[in-house]
Amino acid sequence: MTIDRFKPIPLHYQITNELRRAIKEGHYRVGDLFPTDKQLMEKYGVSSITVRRAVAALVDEGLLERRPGKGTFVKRETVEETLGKLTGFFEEMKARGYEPSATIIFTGPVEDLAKEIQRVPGLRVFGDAPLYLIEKVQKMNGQPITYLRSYWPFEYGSRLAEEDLEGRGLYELVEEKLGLILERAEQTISAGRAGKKEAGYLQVKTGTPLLIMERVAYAGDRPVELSLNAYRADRYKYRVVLDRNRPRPGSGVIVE
Amino acid sequence: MTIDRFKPIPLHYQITNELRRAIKEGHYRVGDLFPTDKQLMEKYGVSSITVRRAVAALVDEGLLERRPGKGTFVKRETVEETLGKLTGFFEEMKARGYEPSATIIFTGPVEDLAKEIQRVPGLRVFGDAPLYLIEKVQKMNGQPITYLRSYWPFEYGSRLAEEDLEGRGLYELVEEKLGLILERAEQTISAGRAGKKEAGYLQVKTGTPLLIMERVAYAGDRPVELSLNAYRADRYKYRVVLDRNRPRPGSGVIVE
DNA sequence: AAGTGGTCTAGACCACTTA
DNA sequence: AAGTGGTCTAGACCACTTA
Repeated sequence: MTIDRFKPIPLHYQITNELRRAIKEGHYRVGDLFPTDKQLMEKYGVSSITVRRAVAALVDEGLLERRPGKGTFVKRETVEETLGKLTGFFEEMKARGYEPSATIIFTGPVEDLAKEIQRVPGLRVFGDAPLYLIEKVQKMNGQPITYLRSYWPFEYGSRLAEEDLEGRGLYELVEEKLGLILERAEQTISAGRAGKKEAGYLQVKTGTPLLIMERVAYAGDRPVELSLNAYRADRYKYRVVLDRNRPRPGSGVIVE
Repeated sequence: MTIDRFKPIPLHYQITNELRRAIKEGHYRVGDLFPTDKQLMEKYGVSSITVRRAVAALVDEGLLERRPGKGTFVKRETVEETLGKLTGFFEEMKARGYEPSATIIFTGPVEDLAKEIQRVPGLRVFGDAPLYLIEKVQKMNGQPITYLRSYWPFEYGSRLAEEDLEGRGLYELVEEKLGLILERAEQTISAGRAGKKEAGYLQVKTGTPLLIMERVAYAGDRPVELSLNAYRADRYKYRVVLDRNRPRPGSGVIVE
């Protein structure tokens, strides 16, 4: 459970993971003084540079903050930081202090896979495995924000459908009930207009411009969800920060 | 010019900047073996850990790549990396191997600032300084992709307007002619539909959905450009990668 | 066998903060 | 004066690559 000097995993890396776990489990409160470098050196029996490296990784992730002369502190993650990470709609709304909810429209297996792939070419990432569709409208303080079509491998999707999808976020349930950890996602942002169906769900006029996001979420290297989100563009925008030297994940894509 | 042990700037930081400059100036070719850690230790008269730290920063920026047992190499930046950074349309298209061009629609001072701010509230970042507008259509291989309205403080804008804005990118010209370095930008992505004017410039029907980006670019802490881009959503999408642990700059924004 | 980058130690000195 | 994190040294051992 703790640090093993004979594992072929670098000590600084083992310590980073150990400390991250402790923070996430709530062993330290936000704003608390974190153990000093010296205490960590003694606790793990390693040198100062190894501790520094382990702690630096968590500073980078936004979990800790160092103040020279004062100490290391557990940081309150800013809304910015929370949202730059891979999060679901429910987490995102809660982080902003809004009340998320959802209305289920449909849950069930995808009957005609070939036809569905024609409409949503991105579904190819799943190969020819059977799929399960969860379709819902997500709301903020009772106002519809986005119409979501979320495709999962059949087993995952059908198990999710048994849960409280109107009161809880998909991604929370995935972790809690399926034990999957979504590590990474790729997201494409585009624009479209509301058809009759979308217009009804989102309470806008037909033809209203919508912000369209297609997201593929991965657990390890395996794709586990493809979702299509249609956001009301009058209520939701997407923000990106760009840096001259540091490569960032956002970029335009030419549609061939 | 080189490293100064008596400056209050950390050695690793001085070395990082020195090496970055050398790479950018083309002292090493892509794929070339970069000096080994040992050579750098001797050259700068510092210890291994200081060299490692300096080199690690450039690995992080995507300029170098380390292969244990082999050496450090100058990396060809991938299209992904180039585009995650703050780049203009011309650089972006060139990085993808397309031929960018532009048609100027209008250049001139903003006459009625108060009125313009009412239409584009983002312009408030400039306070009440006089502004200059550059309006153009940007093309890829001759095809219109985006209609751009780019606002600059008067002096910068008027100087840019004297340059070859149809054959070169704004951001290149800014660096070359104005000596400004754009370090950071904040960008908001939304959806809209083509009015008569946009429809004409982009050769689409009125009402076609467009991807709308509003960007504020900064040199140091000073905002120097606010641009409004309307992209043809059938030809251009925006892509973002999200990570579970690492905060990334992309995030949704609720419109109040 | 010699060279590479990756990890790690045990310590030093520094500026800064707190008491 | 004692404690904090930030920087840096001089070296060791490791796995891996190349010859």
